[in-house]
Amino acid sequence: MLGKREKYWQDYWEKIGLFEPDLKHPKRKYYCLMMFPYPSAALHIGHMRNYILGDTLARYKIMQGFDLFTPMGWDAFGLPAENAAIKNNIHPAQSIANNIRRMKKQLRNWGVGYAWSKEINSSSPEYYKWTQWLFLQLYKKGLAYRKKAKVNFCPSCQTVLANEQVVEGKCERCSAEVEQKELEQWFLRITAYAQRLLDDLSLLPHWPERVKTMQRNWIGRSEGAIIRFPLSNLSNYIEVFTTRADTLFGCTYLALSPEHPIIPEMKANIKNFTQVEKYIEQTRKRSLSARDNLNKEKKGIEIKGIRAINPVNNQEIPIWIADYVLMEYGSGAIMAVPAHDQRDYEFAQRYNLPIKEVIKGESQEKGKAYEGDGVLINSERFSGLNSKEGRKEIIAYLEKNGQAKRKVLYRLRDWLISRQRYWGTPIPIIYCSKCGIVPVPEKDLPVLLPQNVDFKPKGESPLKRNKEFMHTICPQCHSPAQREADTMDTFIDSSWYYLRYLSPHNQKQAFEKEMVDQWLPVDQYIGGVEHAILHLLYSRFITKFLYDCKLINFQEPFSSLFTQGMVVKDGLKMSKSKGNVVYPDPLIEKYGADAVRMHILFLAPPEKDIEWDSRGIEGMSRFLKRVERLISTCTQKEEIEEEVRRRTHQTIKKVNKDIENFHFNTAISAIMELLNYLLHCSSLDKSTIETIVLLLAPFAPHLCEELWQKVLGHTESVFKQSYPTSNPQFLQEEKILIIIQVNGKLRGKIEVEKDIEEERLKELVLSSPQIKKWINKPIKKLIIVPNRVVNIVLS
RNA sequence: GCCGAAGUGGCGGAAUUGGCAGACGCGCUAGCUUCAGGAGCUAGUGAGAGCAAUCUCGUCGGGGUUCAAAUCCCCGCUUCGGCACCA
Repeated sequence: MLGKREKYWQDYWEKIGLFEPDLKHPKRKYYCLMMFPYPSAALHIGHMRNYILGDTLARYKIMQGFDLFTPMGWDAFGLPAENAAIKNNIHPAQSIANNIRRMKKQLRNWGVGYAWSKEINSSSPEYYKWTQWLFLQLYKKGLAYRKKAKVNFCPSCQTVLANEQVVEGKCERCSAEVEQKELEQWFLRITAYAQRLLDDLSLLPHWPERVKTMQRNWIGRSEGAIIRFPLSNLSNYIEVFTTRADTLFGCTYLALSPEHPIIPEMKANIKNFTQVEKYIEQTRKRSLSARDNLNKEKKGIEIKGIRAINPVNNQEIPIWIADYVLMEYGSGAIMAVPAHDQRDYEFAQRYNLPIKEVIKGESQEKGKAYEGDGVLINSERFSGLNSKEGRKEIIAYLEKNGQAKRKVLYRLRDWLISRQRYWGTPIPIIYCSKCGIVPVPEKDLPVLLPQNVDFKPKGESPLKRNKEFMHTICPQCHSPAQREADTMDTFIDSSWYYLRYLSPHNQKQAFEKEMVDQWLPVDQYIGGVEHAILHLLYSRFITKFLYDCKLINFQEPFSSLFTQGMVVKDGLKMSKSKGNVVYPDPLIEKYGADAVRMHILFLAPPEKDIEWDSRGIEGMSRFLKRVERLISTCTQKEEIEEEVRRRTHQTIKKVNKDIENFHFNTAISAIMELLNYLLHCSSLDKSTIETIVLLLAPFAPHLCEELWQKVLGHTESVFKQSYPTSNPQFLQEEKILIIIQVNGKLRGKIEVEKDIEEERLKELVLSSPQIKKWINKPIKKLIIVPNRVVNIVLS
C-alpha cells in the first residue's frame, strides 16, 4: 500500500489522537521512550530501525489497553549543528529548524506515531530555562564547582576539541598537533554518587548485562589503602594508593608521576634537579597520545638526594619519576613491587632495580611478574598468611600507627560540563569583581542565548565577543559584572528530558511532580548502545540528585532498557563523512512504509548489528500483497475448522511472547507460516480473518487499518481493538509426533495420541517395520521422553 | 594486554533451553501462466552416493560429559564491541 492511502491513515491516527493519552488520569500507564535524535541531517535507516522498534511495541501496548505515552523531541544543541552552521554559513537555529521539519515529515511518512503535542526542543528557551534551573540546583547543593582543567585545543581550527575529536594527538579535521590549554571550567560532582550508581545497577534487572558491565567498568571501584612513606631525614612524606598491601615487603622503589607536586616542592633537596626538570619537560612533549595509549616503553629518572622509608620494615628505598604513573588516578604516586606487577617489573628490568619476591603463587611464569594472589613469603611476621589476610593484617598494623588508611577509589571522574562553544545552554553564572561567583537568580531565568553572535571559531568562547550578552549587573551588589561565556555540555540537556515531556510548556516548573511520579520511571527505553555509558550514567545521576532533593520519588529513570544494534553499510557505521548513508525514503515510496518497516524488523534480531541489504524487501512486499489478497478475496464461512483454530492460537501465543521479548523477526515469521497455511484453505471463518489483521497491525499499521475498516467494514480503528490472546483450550493437540531414535540416531517418526501410556507406545514403536530393521542387537535400554522422543539403546 | 558477546547452507537468520538441525525469508533452478515482464503461481534447493526408496557426513577446530549436544564442560582459533600503563 502506497502514497495517498498511507497518508490517509496517518492523518486519521492523528485525528483520533491515537498517540495522545490523557496524561492527568492514566488508568494503566506505559511510558515508551526512544532516544531523541540530533537534528543534524535527515534520518537514515539506522534511526528508522530505532523508531520502528519503538512504534511496533507502542502499537502493541495500545492494543493491550495501556495508556501509552511515547513522546519525541530534538537534542538540538551541540557541535554537529554548530559545525554544519559554520560550514554552510547558516545560523544553527535556522538549520536546526529546517532539519526538524524534514525529520518530522520522515517519521510521519514511516507511520511512526508520537505524542506530538508534547514535542520538546532542547535549544528552545522554554526548555533550556530549566536546564539552567537544574544547574542552579546542583550549584546550591555544592555539586557544581569550578576548577582549572586541561582542554584540547587545535591551534589551526582555533577551537576547543572534545576527546573524541582528537585522533592520535592530532585534530580530527585538520590533523594539526593538538595543544593542551588550562582553563577554569565547571564540573559536576558525579563522583559523589559513584557508589550509588554502582550499587543501584542491581535494581535494573531489565537492563542488558552488557550495558551494566560497561557502567561498572567505567565507575571502576577498587578497594585498597593509602600508605604513607616518610622521607628519610625529612619531615615530609609521600602517599601512595595500593590494592595490594600484601606485597608491601616487596616494594623496592617508589614511582612518582612527572606532574607530582612534591617534585618542585623538594627542589632544594633534589641533587639532580636539572636533569629531573629536563626529563619532565621531555615527557610532557611526548604528549598525551604517546603516553596514554599503547604499551609504550616505560621511562623514568631517579631522584637523587631523597629516599623514602617503607613503613612496614623501615627499609630505605629510592624514589623514581616514571612516565607510567598517572597523576589523575590515586595519589599520583605508587609503591613499586616489581616481583608482582608487570609494569613495575619491566621498569625494574630496564633500570636494574631489585626485584624481591614476597608472594608464592601456584603457577609462576619465568620472566614475568606474578600478579595473582598467593601466600606471603619474606614478609617477616606476616609470612605464611594468604594474600587476602595479608592485605587486612598489614593495613591494620599500619593503621594503628597512622601510616595507612583504608580507601575506596573510583575511576569515575567528575563531569566537565564547560564548553567553549556557542550553540549550547548558557551557564547561568555571573562573575562580580566584589561578590565573586554569583548564580543567576531563578526569577531571572532563562539566560537567553543571543541570536546575533559571530560563532566562527576564533580561539575563545564565541559568547565572549558579544558585549551585550557579557555585560550585566551583579544580582547581589548591582555593580557591573560579567557573565559566564561558556555553554553547557549537551549531555546535560538529555539527562533530564524524559521528565519534561509530560509538561513541555509549563512556565513555572521544570516538571510537575505529581505527573512525573505517576508516569515515571520510563517503562521501556530504546536506543543505541553507543549511549551505554555517558548518557545513561548522567541520566541516572541526575535522577538520583532530584530524588535527594525530594523533587521526584524514584531513583532510577529507566526500568527497562533495550539497546538496538547498528545498521552498517559496507562494514562501517553509517555516517555522512564516510558517504555510506542509506535513507529509507525512496524505498518507502516504492514499496510502502509497511513493507520497509517489516523488512527491517525481519532482517535480524533487533539487538544485533545488521549489514544493510534492501534486496529482501521484495519478499516482504509479496507477503503483504498475499495478506491483502487473502483478507479481501477469501470466501467466508460460519464454522471454524479445528486445525485452523489450533494453528491460529499457537501463532497468537508465539507472537505475543516474541513481541514481549523483542523477537520481532520470529514473530513475523510465525505470522508468515500461519498465512502460508491459511492460503491453502478454500474458505475461512470471520474470526480467523480478523485475527490475522489484528496480529499484524503493529507491524503493518497502514495495511491493517485499511483492511480492518475498508474491507472488514469496521468503523473503529484497528488499534482500538484488543490484541489477540491465545486460549490454552484451543492449543491442545490430540495427536503428537514422536521421534524414534536408535542409539541416538533418528530412525523414524510415529504419530500417536497425546499422553499415550508408555507401555503402549513401546509396543507401537518396537512393532513398527521402519524401526524393526535397525534392531539387530539386543536392546539394552529404552528411554522415553513423554510426548517427544523414544530412544532405543542397543548393547 | 584485560573484560564482554558471538561463530549454524550461496546470504539474513530459526531451533519450545539437552530431544527431527537449517523454520521464515532472500537468492538460485525447473515448470505453469501472461502479448510481455524486473508481475503471479507450483515444485525443488546443506554436502556426498544412488534411477529410486534410502544411506553417510554435517552447526569454527580439537577433546570430554550424556541414551541423546548447535545447545553443557575443558583447550585452541577467528570476528565484533568496550576498556586500555587505574597502582
